[in-house]
Amino acid sequence: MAVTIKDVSKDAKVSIKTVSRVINNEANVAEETKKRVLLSVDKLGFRPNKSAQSLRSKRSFIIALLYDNPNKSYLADIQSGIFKACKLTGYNLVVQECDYKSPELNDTILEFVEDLKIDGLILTPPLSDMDDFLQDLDKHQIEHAVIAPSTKKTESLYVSSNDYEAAYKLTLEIIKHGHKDIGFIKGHPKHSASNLRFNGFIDAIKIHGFDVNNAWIKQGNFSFKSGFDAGVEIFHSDRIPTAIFASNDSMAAGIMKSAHMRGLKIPDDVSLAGFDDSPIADEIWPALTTVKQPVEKMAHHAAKILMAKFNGLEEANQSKEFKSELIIRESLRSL
Amino acid sequence: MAVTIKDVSKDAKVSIKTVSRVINNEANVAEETKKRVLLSVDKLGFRPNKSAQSLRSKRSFIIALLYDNPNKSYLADIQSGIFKACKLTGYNLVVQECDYKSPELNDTILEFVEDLKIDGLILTPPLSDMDDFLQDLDKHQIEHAVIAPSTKKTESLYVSSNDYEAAYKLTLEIIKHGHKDIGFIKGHPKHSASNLRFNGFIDAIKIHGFDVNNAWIKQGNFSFKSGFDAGVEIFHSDRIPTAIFASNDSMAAGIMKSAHMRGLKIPDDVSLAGFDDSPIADEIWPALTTVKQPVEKMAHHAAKILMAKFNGLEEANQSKEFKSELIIRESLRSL
DNA sequence: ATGTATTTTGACAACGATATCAATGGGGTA
DNA sequence: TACCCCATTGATATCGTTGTCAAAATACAT
Repeated sequence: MAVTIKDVSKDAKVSIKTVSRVINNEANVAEETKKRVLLSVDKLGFRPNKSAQSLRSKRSFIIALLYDNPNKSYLADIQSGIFKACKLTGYNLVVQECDYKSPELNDTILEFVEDLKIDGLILTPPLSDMDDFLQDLDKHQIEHAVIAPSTKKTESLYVSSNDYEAAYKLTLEIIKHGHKDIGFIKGHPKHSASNLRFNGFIDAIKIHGFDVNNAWIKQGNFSFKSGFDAGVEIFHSDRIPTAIFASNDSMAAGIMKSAHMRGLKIPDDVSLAGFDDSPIADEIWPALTTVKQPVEKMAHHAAKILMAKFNGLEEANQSKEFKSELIIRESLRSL
Repeated sequence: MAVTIKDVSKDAKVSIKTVSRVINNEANVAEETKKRVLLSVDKLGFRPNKSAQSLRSKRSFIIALLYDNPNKSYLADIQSGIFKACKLTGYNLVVQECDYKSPELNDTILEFVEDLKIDGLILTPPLSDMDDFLQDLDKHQIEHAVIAPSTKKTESLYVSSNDYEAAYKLTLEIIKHGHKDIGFIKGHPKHSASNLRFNGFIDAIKIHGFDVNNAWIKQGNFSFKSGFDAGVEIFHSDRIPTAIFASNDSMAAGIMKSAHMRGLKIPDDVSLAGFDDSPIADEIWPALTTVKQPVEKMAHHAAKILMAKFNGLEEANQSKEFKSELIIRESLRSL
């Protein structure tokens, strides 16, 4: 049988309540008693029964990751970052795929949280921007941290990256390489990053007084196929840009493929830039110029501050914006 | 406050125990009482408290996915398949990253299972082949299903794919295209699939009486980089093969890149085939000839039979081998 | 009508922790 | 010395289920 508090209390010759105090790090336990208890805990290999703790205290030491149909490598990175943070604190991680379009989303998640006594949630785009959902969480006092929200309306903890600034800088870099005719492929309309990246691009273009040719601005949705389709359209028009900036690497890869199929060479005929530094960026040829975001670190931080918050620790409320890094590779050439 | 069994029992004018019987679908409840109870459950919106259930009955309605450093898209597919199965049965899914080389692996997992009262585990390669770990699970009576084990020594539930057969067929297809000089890049030595795929390749080569040139057989580890390195070596030798079969798509992409950098054209100078039909297969150019495995379906099935098993359902013990599908794309040409 | 087997039901203990609140004891103050 | 205060400790109730076991109701055979 498993070791219980009772066993420990007998061994240490104290009441079970005192043992409970010690393992929960409560105040007002004499230093000596504490030592004695910890000794017994160690000696007997006691680990508290989580179900019992959960039943009585309504916390589970579980946090949940909510996501909807993300890029696979993005998800893996996020999850890994969160998991590592959990490992450090002894929390566990449950995952929940959602449909952000479902009218029952809110109810489903509320039930889920209530049933499992989930201590906190971590949301990824596009859930990060669903304001009514976030408000519902606030209303029900469900702790949560959001990854990459576009606005910071709610009280939510968050981590974000400087998408606007990075897109601005990357665009400047493209311009510095001598390009004036630049196309842009927008991301998924519901993802916060899409607008930030687009605005960064536009502002950099405008500050140089260049024209924005609307035929070269295409709506994508972050998928390879949407990039491919955009590429096909652009490359079939009478005049093609000298460079294209796609809001993420998958779409850039799509464009690259459409270029190859059209007999256009990258970067000789068209320069190309992506965003995210996903694995594919370095696995296609030529390798993509892109922006690297510390996704795993961001997720790690999100989990850390979330757990710090409901443990009443100092580090809580340390929402943070992470810096991205420009990565120049072969797909961008100087004119 | 939440609705409890007690509330339901009052409303339905039966004892608490009878309500418990109904919600657990136990035998020996009169049809009429059952109806009345269900009506009250519905009316009050009763959902059992999982912590209490778990405390008393030592099950959690949670299963766990164990993985170690897998390909990201593979992980996402597996996870998605499992999640969907969980959704159907009302189970929840927690994820656990492991280090298969860690000497504490067994203890860590046993503690994890015991603490959370995990009902069952799903293992992915290379954990699927760690016999002593599997035996430990058996010994502790921890239910589990393994994905893609190489041998079926233990009693474990499993799902697998016909890696050997698929590799054999793909090799035949390459041969049918007129190739005799064929290179092969092996996968991660600890992954079961590696040997199966290699054996399929070798046997198909031998049955045609072709030579195996050991200079063209390289050890990889399923990573892009290992494929790239293998490609560099092969393309720098005096004689290069007319086709290369890489045990997975990432490595094939690595080879493709090394070919491009060496000025070799695919498929004009070298034909190429991969395995897995991961997203990259269709996103690089030219697109990869490969083998598609129904990874998500496999994972779904694994989760399904696992849950069926500890619920004592008929469908349990339906371990299954899934068929893969040859996908011929541009990277393979006829000589 | 009686006795027996079977189905249906309920009272109460138990799971293993935390919460409440009162008891204990040592130190300081008047 | 008497009194109070506060830190420390413990007895007991409690969380919301399921398990045990016996009682009650019903069916069946004689």
